[in-house]
Parts: sequence; structure tokens; C-alpha cells
Amino acid sequence: MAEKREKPAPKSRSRDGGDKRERILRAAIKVFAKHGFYATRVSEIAKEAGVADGTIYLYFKNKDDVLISIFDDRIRKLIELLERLTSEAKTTEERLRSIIEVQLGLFEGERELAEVVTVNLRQSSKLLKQYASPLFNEYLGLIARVIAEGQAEGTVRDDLSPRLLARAMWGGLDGIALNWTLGGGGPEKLRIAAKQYAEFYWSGIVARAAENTH
Amino acid sequence: MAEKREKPAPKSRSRDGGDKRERILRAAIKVFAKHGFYATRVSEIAKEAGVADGTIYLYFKNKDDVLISIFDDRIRKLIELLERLTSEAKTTEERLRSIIEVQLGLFEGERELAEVVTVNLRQSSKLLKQYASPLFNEYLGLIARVIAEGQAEGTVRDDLSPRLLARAMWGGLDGIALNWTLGGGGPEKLRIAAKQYAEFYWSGIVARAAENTH
Amino acid sequence: MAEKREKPAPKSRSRDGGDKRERILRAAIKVFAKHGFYATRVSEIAKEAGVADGTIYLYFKNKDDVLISIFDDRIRKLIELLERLTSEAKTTEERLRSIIEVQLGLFEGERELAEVVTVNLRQSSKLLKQYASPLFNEYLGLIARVIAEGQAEGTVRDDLSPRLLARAMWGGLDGIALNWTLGGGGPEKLRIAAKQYAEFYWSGIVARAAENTH
Amino acid sequence: MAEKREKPAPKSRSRDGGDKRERILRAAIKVFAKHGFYATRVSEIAKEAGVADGTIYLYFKNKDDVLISIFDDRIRKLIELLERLTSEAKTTEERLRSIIEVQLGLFEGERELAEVVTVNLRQSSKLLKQYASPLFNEYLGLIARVIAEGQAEGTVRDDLSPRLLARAMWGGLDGIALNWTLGGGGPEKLRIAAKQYAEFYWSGIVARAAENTH
DNA sequence: AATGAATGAGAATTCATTCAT
DNA sequence: CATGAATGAATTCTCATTCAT
Repeated sequence: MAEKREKPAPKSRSRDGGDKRERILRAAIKVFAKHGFYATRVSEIAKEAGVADGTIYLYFKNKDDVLISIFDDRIRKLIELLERLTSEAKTTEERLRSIIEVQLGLFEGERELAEVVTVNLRQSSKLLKQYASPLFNEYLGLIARVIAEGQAEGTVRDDLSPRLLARAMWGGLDGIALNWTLGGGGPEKLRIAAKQYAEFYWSGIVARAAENTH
Repeated sequence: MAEKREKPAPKSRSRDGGDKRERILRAAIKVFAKHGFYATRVSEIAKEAGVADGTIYLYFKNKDDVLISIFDDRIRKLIELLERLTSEAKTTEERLRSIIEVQLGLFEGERELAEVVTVNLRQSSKLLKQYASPLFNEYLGLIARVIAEGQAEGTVRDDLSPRLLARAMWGGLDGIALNWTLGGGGPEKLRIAAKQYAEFYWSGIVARAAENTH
Repeated sequence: MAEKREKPAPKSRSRDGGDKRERILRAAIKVFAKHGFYATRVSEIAKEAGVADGTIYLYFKNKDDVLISIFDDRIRKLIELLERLTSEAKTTEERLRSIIEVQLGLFEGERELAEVVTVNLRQSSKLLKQYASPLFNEYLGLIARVIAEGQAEGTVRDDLSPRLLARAMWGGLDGIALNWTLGGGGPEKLRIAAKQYAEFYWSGIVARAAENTH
Repeated sequence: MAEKREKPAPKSRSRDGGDKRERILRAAIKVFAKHGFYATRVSEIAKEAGVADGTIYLYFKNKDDVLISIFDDRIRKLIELLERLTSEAKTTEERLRSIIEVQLGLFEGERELAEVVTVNLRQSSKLLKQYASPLFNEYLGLIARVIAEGQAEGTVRDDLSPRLLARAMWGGLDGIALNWTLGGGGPEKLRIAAKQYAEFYWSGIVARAAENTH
């Protein structure tokens, strides 16, 4: 228990040009994507990052923490980006399209990152719990809030739980990203998929006049 | 390398009730689902199965082989079950609802299969790429086929890729199942979620007369 | 916390003649005595015992547990032996002489054991706590009881705490053993020391008629 | 090997209050007492002393050297103190009481030093044999000398070896101190114990007119 | 066929020590 | 003199797999 999260992180940029923490994360993404989390040796990350094995432990609690940090860092970026975009967008539909584009767009040109996030993240039960981390929940909450607002203004059907719809969106996009990762199509495929998914998703939740879907 | 697949498999069903191979597989599903593939010790499987550690190696080449065998045996059964259900159902909508219920493990006795699909699928990248992927594609293909048939008969809109919609469904359900697993609500929660998801999904793909979703 | 003490100990004597647990303990005494607890590698113990590294962990929880077990095993022997001897002895004086002889006598011909018990035992704080272990207290209690009985029957002065006198005896004998260990005299030296110590000890605690020690 | 003893010791007492070497030693006593020599990290000493890790190495060759220095510095002080006290005391009995009080009393205001002396002394067999032993012998010799003088003047029975009696005293007091350390009673407990032990000890060695202890 | 004690390769992590600043 | 980030050798312990019984 009593996990002291967040390593103090030696005030970076001391001897070398780039931020060491960042270098390690980038190296980890590379090797995790290649061999998977469990098959990756800490020494491989160190080698790829050009640091000593022990240095990793100056910036991360342990190997798990490296993977978690990759996830957290990206989710953090997603959240920041989305908070800006959703406040700029005029309508609920636009907001949701933004979210979809951004979540998939983050992976464009970073297939390795996509693989780590979609595949490796579930390889440890510890990480699985992290999956329900505050940060991840914040992200889901952000989506759910947009949906709830849509329901309030009457543009989104209100017989479905916003949380469930948020989860469904995350899962759907995650599945698409996984498939793209395994499949090996170009970035354009991902962009097309994003468009179609947005189409499908909006149709699924939009409020309709007098209609019975059954 | 030099993989000599298929163990001789001691002429099953000797004197104990179910044959041992089956008992081991069942035990493995149970513990894999609980702790994940990597965190599961071979000795745990043995204990759960009520056999000695060494016995596992009479039926399986190694630990990996146990997981692979689960996919070979079980997912195939899951696919068969789905094929039967989808052929029995009258309409596309009913077929899709069946799939949703099956994947979420709502058919009694099939919960373990659901867990294998949602939890274990991503646990070994090697596996994912080598063995699981083809099978997984078969599973996705089955969903896609149902959707394509819907498009052919005009009940499903035809401007969206069936494959993409299949992936979206799988991902969405996977997310919901994972959330449910971590959250700890009762089975009724899952059933409600299934209903809502089906509602949402069908709305998202159903063909509509003269309508513009934009 | 929740330390599950006592390893199940694979029902010994399977493949080899001698009890493996015993062999490991004997080997550990040897190498601990030579290099000290911390400087001793687990692999050295294994090598000396002629077993694989991992085998150690079938019989002991960890390296600490090996040292603790040495201590516990010997104290247990001491207690058993002493309980017999003290019930056989006629007088309190004889009982105390027995204790002294036995505690030092246990080391006769086992200089290495003496070194481990007197020197190495304090090398780990975990062990230090063990020092206040039930077993050790039982041993001290046994000595204290003999003294208290002497006080009750009037042969031992009753203005001194039996516990303190017990501790003083243990410490004194431990100190003598340590010195003998470091010094390097023969076993006869230890026997002479035992006799003199008994002499001194008894004089220190015997009840005297009308006398003032001040 | 190739031990270059004695670090240059930066010209002490620069601008900060006490000189740094002393601060480090004091800090080391504190943490050694708490965790033991091996479990203490150099960085902990540094932190406690309020200096950087590297600074330790400006004043001491290595971690071992810190422990050795504690003994060199402190035990020497203990010996000096005892030499003064024993020359001031009038009778042998008083001298021995002084020693007992000092050995236990020294610790009264310096429980931590007590722990280092009693507990840590045995933590490094290398240390014990190399450095501590000569000094320790000097300390024992001091006690033995007092006893021998008592024997010469006829106040102490002369059928017991002064060295043995010295060892017995040290061991007995060490045991009492250890017990007190682990037990956690107040300083008064220690003072009472000292009194009782002195009582017992003197009774054990005092020369008696025509008496037979058997 | 079944067992489970024994194996030993393998890997994460720690921490004393160094040295560029 | 002082710092503390970086190093990387060193070590415990785990656990898949084997094989004598």
C-alpha cells in the first residue's frame, strides 16, 4: 500500500541536452512495442535510452511505473488538448467529433505508442487497476460531460447513460486503434476510420423527433 | 523455434470424471482470467486443476501452449455458438443483440469464455500476433458478416464499413466488460449495460428513410 | 507483516540419503562463520550444501530465515536438554551449573556454530527482534525460574531480580563464548571457563547468613 | 587490501558550527543504531548529517571507515573516562561500580551510542576481527587490571581469572543493555539494573574470610 | 500416467562510489 | 570544498521445466 507516486525526478537537464525522463519514456515505447511489456528487459530500455540501468530508477519507481507513466503522460496530453477543443467547439456533435479525431489522431505517426497503449497496457494486473486511475476516469468524465450537456440541451437522446456511452466510445476507438496497429495500414486509414466512427457514434446517440428504433 | 505442436495427449478420459486436459484448461481459464497470463504461475494452474505441476507438461508443451490451446479450443466454440445463434435469429437486429449478450457473458455457462475474450486476448503480444489474431479476425468477421447482410437487405445503412462497425462493437463491449470487472457491480448491471449498448449500437447503424444525420 | 513462518519442508529424505534441510543449515553455519552473514552469498551456501540455489528456498523463506533457523534450532535443543537436566538435578546450585555447562558445552567442538550464534546473530535488525523471540524468552525464563525457585527455598538471595540474573548469565556466557571464538583456544579452555564462571555466578547469588556485602 | 588509512580530513571546523566530520559521525551513530550497519544506506547518513552523499567520501574512505571511526573515537573516549574514574576511586569495589555505571550510564544520555557499541560491534566480522578487537581488548584489559589489583590487595578472591571476570562483566552488561534497548524502559530501569548487577557482581568476586561456597 | 522435489538460468532492483560541475 | 546525478556491478529470489521415482 502507501505507494509514494511520482518520483522527485532529479532536476532534469543537468549534464545532458535532453530531458532524461523523456528519453527513457521514448525508449520504453520503442522496446515495449517491439517485444511487449513482459519480454522487455529493463536493461534494454536503458540501452535504448543510452543511460545506465540504475538511472531508470531515478525517474521511475519500477518497470511497471514506466509503462504507467507512458499511459498517464498521453492521457494527460489528451485531456489538455480536449479541454481546449471542446470549449472552442460550438455544438455537441462538433465536440464529440473532436474527441474522436483527437484520440485516434494522437496515434497518427506514432504506431509504436499506439501499440503500447492498446496492447501492452493490459499485460499486468497492476496496470489494469491503473486503467481505472483518476486520470483515466477524468478522461472518461470529460466525454461523459459533453454527452450529458447534449442531453440537457436536447440534442442527445436521454435514455442512455453518459458514462456508458463514454466507455463505449473509448472502447470502440481503442478497438479500432488496436486493429490498425495489428493490421498495418497507413495513417490515412486511421483518419477514415475516425470519420466513419464519428458518423456511427453520432447516429447512435442523437435525439430523434418521434421515432422508435425498434 | 522447432515447435512440435500437438502433444500426444494421453488417451483422454481415463478413470477420473472429465479428462485431465479439459480440467487443466478450465483451471487455466479461471486463473488466467483472475491474474492475467504473466502473473499466473504454472503451479497455480496445477493446484486449481488438482493435478501435480509436472502433469501439465504431459498435456501441454509449455505455459504458452496452455494459453494457445484455450484460444484454439474455446474461441472456436464461442464462434460456433455465435454461428448457431445468428442463424437462428430472424432479423439482423436480433442477431446483433445475441452477439452482444454472448460477448458480455450473459449466456449462462459462457461467462468464462467471455472473460477469456475480454481479458486474456491482449496478454501476450506474441500470441496476439501469431495465434489469436487469425481467430480474432474470424470472430470479427462473423460480426461483420451479420452487418453486411443487414446492409444487403437494406436494414443497415451502407455508408459504413462492416469491419469498422464490428471492431467498434467489440471494442465498446470490451470496454464495458472491463469496467464492469473492475467496478464490481452485480450481473444485473451488466445486463442493463448490454441493453443500453444494443440500443445505442442499433441506432447508430440502422438505415433510416430520408434522414440526414448531419 | 503476516509472515507465514515455517516452510512446509518438502517431505525430506526423498532422493538423497541425508535430510536436505539439515545439510543446508550445516553448510550455512560453515560459511556464515567464515564470512559473516552479510558477506555470505546464498549461492555459497548452496554450493557448500551441494544443492541448487533454488533449493534453499524450498526449505527456508529467505536468507534471514536460514540464520534464524540456526538460532532457533539450537535454542530448541538447549531448552529440551535443560528441561531434562534441571529436573534431574537435586539442588539449585547444581541446576545452574548444568545450565552453564550446557550452554557453553553446546559449542564445544562446534566453534563455527558458536561464532554464528554469538557474532552473526546480531547482524540483522530483523534477527535482533527475533532475539526477543518467544523461544529465546522461553530460554531466559527457564533460567529465571530456577533462580526464583532457589529464592523461594532460601538458597538464593532474594534482593535481585531473577530476570536480570538470567540475562546477566546469558550475556556473560555469550561474552565468554565470543571471546573464545575470537581467541582460538582449545575446547578445554571453554570447560575451564565454564567452571570458573559457575563459581563466580553462584557466589554472586547465593544467600548468606548474616552478612553485609557493602 | 592496499588500505590507505586516515583521510586528509579537510581542515576541520571551517565556517559551520561543528566540523563536518563530527556531524557525520554523530549522524552515523544515530542511523546505525536505528537500522544497523548493513541496513543503513550511506545516503541516510548524509541526509541525517545534512550533507551531500559525496561529502562523506571527503572525510571517510568508505562506509566501513565510518563505523571504524566511531569505534576509534568513542571507545577511546570511554577508555579515557574509565581510566580517570578508576584512578580517582579509593577501593576496588568502588572502581568496579564505576565501570558498571559508566558502561551502562554512558548510554543513559546516549542510548544510540550504546546501541552502536553493543549491537553494531558485532555487525561486521571483518571489523570485529580487525579493528574493534584490539580496542576492545584494551577495554577488557582495563577491567581485568582493576580486578587483578583487587586480588593483589586481597579484596578479590584469587581463584578466578581476571580476564574471565572482565569478559563476564562486559557480557552481562551488554546483555542487560541489549535487553533494555529492545525493551524500551526508561533510564531509571537501567540505573536500577546497574545497581543490582553491581551488587551481584561484587558478591560473586569478593574475597571472603573462612568460607566455602560449595 | 502422475508426481513434486530439484534445478538453475534469468531479471529486477539496490546502493556504494565517482566525478563533472 | 561541496554537490548529487549517474553509474553498473552485484545479489537475491522466482518459477518454468525436468526427471527419478
